[in-house]
Amino acid sequence: MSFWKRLRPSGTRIAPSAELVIADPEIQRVLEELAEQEGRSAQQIAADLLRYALSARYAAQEYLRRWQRLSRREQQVVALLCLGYSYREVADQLIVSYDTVKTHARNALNKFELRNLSEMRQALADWDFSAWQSTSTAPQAAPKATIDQR
Amino acid sequence: MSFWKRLRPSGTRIAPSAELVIADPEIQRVLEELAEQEGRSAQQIAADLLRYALSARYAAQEYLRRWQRLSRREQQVVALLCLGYSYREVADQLIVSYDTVKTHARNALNKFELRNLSEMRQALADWDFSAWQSTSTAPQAAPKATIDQR
DNA sequence: ATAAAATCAGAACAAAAGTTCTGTTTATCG
DNA sequence: CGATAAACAGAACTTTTGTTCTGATTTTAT
Repeated sequence: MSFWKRLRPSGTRIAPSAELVIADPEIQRVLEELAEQEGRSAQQIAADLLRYALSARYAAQEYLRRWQRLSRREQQVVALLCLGYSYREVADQLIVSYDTVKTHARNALNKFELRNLSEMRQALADWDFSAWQSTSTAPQAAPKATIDQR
Repeated sequence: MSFWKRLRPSGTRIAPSAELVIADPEIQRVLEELAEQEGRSAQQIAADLLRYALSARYAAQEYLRRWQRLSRREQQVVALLCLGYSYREVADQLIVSYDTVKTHARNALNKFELRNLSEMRQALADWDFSAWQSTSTAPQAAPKATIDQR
């Protein structure tokens, strides 16, 4: 995978300074249970999960860069759409016309290089846009990527 | 989070048998780099990533249960839809009518308790349905949940 | 063996999303 | 100060999805 290579440019090898120990007892316990259920070692499971999380994190990075290039209005529209609202509902919330929302969405999709809302919602599936929801009081913790309202 | 509680029912405390060490040098190196970039310890980052992956894994479980209750045809339709195909394209691939695909999709959505395609694609965003793609030769590795064709 | 339930299939119509335009207004840069 | 680009707004039209039906054909359980 190019992912690994990308994070380690050519000769900049870094010698692991120490053994990587997962000290959190909560995580340790959950992993032990999974290990028992699956008949694999906790180490093996942890490695798989870390690989998954790292690749998810990497995948999110490119979209994060593109997100920065959206205009304020486009970000707002994208956030609400990713929260599950329809064009009509977004239009009502932002007090602009239905067609305008679609224009912003289209421009945002172009900047993301995505083809439709479904793709976008899929790509940004675990970004936390709750801070963009006018009704929400306090933003919740984000699992992968939190998108600030700046 | 109820996630942690759910995985450890009441008194079934399991004493961690040994220290949980991440031995994979590849992962170790990437984590070290991230640690340097972010100014946090690799241990801390690994713990965060593991928490993320575990909660994603847990979230996938309920949908996995519901997936089992879909009929073969429904699974096939869902898989192709999640691969990004439209109703029309799925109909062409499965050689059934466009309307029939929509019926199967509707029934599947009901069983998933989801409201529309976008929600479904979002919910199953990192399931690997490549094995369902007739054109694919060999299934690829799945990051979170692999859905076999059985 | 047969009643009930699930699956598979589709029609008709309504709603939402997608596409391609055309304009204004606001920043930005030389 | 213009010129140019970006942002914002929307109309008209096409395609895709969503909803609500109806009705065959299996399975499944009693």
